[in-house]
Amino acid sequence: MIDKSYQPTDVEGRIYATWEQSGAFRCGRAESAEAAPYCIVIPPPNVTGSLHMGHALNNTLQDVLARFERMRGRDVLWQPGTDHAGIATQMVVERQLMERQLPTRRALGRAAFLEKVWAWKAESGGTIINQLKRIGASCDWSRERFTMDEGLSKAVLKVFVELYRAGLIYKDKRLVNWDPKLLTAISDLEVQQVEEKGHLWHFRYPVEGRTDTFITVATTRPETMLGDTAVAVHPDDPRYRRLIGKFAILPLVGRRLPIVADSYADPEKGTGAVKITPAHDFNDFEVGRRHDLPLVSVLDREACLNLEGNEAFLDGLPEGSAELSETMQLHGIDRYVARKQIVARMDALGLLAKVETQQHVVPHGDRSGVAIEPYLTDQWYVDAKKLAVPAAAAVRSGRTTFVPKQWEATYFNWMDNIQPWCISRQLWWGHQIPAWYGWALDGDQLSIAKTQIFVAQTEAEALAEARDYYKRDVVLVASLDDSLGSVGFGADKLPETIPVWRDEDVLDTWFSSALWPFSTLGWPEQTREIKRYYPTNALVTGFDIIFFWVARMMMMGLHFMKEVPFHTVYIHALVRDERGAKMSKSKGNVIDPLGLIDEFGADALRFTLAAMAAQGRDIKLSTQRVEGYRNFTTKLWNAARFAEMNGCATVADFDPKSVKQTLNRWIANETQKASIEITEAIESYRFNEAAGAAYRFVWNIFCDWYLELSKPVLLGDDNGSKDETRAMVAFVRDEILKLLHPFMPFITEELWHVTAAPGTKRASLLTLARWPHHTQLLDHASEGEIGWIIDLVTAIRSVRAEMNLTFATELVLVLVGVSAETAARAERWADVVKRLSRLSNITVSQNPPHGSVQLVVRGEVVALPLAGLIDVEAERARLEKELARSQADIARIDAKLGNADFVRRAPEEVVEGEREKREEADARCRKIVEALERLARMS
RNA sequence: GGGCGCGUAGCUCAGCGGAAGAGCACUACCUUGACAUGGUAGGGGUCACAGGUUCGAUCCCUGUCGCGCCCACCA
Repeated sequence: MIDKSYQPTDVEGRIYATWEQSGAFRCGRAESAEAAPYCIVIPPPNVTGSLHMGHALNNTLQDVLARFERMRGRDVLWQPGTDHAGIATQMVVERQLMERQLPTRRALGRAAFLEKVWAWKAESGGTIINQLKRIGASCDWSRERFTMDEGLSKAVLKVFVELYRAGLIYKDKRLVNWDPKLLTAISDLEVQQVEEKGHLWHFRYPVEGRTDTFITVATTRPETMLGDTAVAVHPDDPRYRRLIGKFAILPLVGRRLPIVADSYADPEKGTGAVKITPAHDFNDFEVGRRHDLPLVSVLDREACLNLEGNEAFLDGLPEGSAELSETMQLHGIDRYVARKQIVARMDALGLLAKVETQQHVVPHGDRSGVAIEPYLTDQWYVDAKKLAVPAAAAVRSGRTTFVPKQWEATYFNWMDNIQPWCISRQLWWGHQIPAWYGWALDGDQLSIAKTQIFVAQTEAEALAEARDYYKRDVVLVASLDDSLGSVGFGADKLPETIPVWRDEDVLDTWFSSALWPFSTLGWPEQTREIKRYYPTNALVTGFDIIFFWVARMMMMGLHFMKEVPFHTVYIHALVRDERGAKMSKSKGNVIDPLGLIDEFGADALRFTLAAMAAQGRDIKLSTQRVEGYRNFTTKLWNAARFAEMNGCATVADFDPKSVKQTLNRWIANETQKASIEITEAIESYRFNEAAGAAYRFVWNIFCDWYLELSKPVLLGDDNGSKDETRAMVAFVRDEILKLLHPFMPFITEELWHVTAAPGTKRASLLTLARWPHHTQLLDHASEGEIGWIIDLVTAIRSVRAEMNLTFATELVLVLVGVSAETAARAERWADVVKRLSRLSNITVSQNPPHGSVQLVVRGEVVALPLAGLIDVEAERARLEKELARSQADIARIDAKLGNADFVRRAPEEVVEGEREKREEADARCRKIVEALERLARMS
């Protein structure tokens, strides 16, 4: 017996456990060994993460695909796992140390800290996985991977070493986005532009050798002026042409700044003269290169002024000037404090020409939230420009397709303008870079000015390389600093053992994520999975990580596997709150998917997300919507109960083509139409259309009409018809459970089992491999009959409602001068029509009884005698209104058909369609006119 | 500055070249033997605006006005 109501919380955990235990999520099961493979790799959530609405959407859609393909008999691998999320995880653990008042990361040291992180991961890393299970994700958990697993780490090292050897990874000293809070470099993508109110200060720089001549520059960053090494003007700017080649004197410091001509200087901006600080601005860096300007870095890692002992800064400065020595007092001062003080001094010196207030965008670190600092350091880079060429080409040629297509433009825009990818991070949690250093040989000596790099997959190989290089034994030391003590620089001979140390930095998290589609399959081993599942079929992800992740997987996949990592990239929307705001913790508008699951069930949430996942539009999620789809699960549940209560049990080897009754042929036809619609929609990633088609079919066709129309048979005593109908009800119910299973796996699986024939057990829907298939449509003719019933019943109900005739009032239906076929239909369906429209009797007559309401149903008239109940005038008005509507239809169609161009140029079937419509409308008009005439006679 | 997208019923959104749709909300009626988490019927829209293409435009093109997002940009 099916329970009176469906309780998701009771069912979901139990069902999920049986799925997992049965091994049905696993790829390569014996029964699908011969089947075509289908593979999706999960976008690995951060180990630190907990499930948010974005995950819920992302994984629902993947699960729809995975279950759909599995049910179609394919060998599905949905590859799960998590990402180590370098910065995020390190921050979480550091915060935890602080909260528990434990020693800080630095105090612990690298090894001990990493132990803490691993311990933390062991403890809470499973949270997100368990949450994914709650929404029903059918991943092959036996293959769960973590980006810092041994296998994946091996892949990372191999990729690094190979790219290094191919010259596609290199170390370079250039400006990076430096996060002065986290003390690490970050990539361009991790920088968020934040609009801020700021100031534009106009400073007057004296021109050398000319008293009272100044060149005025504008800056938003006075504190970096100490690192100025030039002033640039546009070569064609008449205001400054005569100053080109002269020198300005940097106030507070006394440095001579060449005034250079460079088209970077924009005469429209600021004063048209721009101070050049190559060590603190990306554009200035380029200008500096063009004019061979020195790089003077005046900030330290923590963005404090760094002046004392700063050789680059001090080089060439006038000694002993009072101004300079006062400036030196600023050493060690934070950038923002220094800014104020420098402005104050410039003002005091009368060199502050003007201050403007303005909005400008300032780059911030997306994790730390502080303004990043362009900072001159040695970092590792990937030559993305080279790797991007095949990656862009693969999409241009269609080997990988984006859905929706417009994202390809975004992808190309990025790929075609790609910058070197900074991959080193000054963190501890991550893949430590497999590079070892020693002092370079300079003849027979070690040079303190240069290091030699040994890149290898293992320490042993790196040390062997070093031994080879030095022709001496080497010893591993902890750091560059440690190496200094053990080397006697300047000694005649090389030391007996040469110190070598490993790069302390780790790789950007996205470096390992970029390998995910093949590293998870076992690469670099040539595993069975690599051969079978790569390239994967679909990648389902959000647009926010097209650059971070998708683009880089394309680059790495093509380079190392010589093949695209996936054929289709489905880009889904962002889930917003019901007012359209981005959900964020700080705004407090986050809807917790687990809360919705608790309240409405996982199926309701999944169905909502799928139903709203229209391509190219964000999802504004409201609880009401979820509630609506929860009601849909209830409807489904009750329909199944109805079937059970009426003895509708699945008949083995039932063939829907064999049914005799019109109603059953009709629903077979409708089922077929629905399954085609749903299948095609999922195949083309139109999840919302698939969900909508399923919803309409189940509710508006199956429940509203088929079950209602089948009641007289099921309750009647014609056993032959009854058996056929019972079998058909059970068949359609089963088809529905299959069609809905990708969207609502729990309730469908539960119903699938509880509706099994008594004493039998059914195999899980998951592995059934019996997705409703498309044979030819079964029967078009049945629509004529069932459609007529539906129209008739609807028309009668309409009249009832209009006339305020409650259900208690039984009416008589009179068929007025109808065809023999219609009369026979009415005869066949008398029970149903009586039941659904609450009639006591159906009769046939050539004329409607006195005081009838006359209705035109599919070109024929039926009447409801309502003597005494109807107002003749009102009835006339009603009919005239209907007549007017039909006449308007005819007029509109005639206008079209009367247009020679339309008839000549519109497609045949469209013209034909219009003619048919005109026929129908005309017939309808005639019937209404007749009805009006009769009404007139009767009154 | 470059690019993408969106303005359709009160709300949230489908549709996107051949007679305006759904869910929710609203109104009226209904404890009819699956379901009140329900049933039946209904009200509600010059499909942002202006041009153009077309036999025909909510749908295609151009422009305007609103709104959102991405990329670039600390003069």
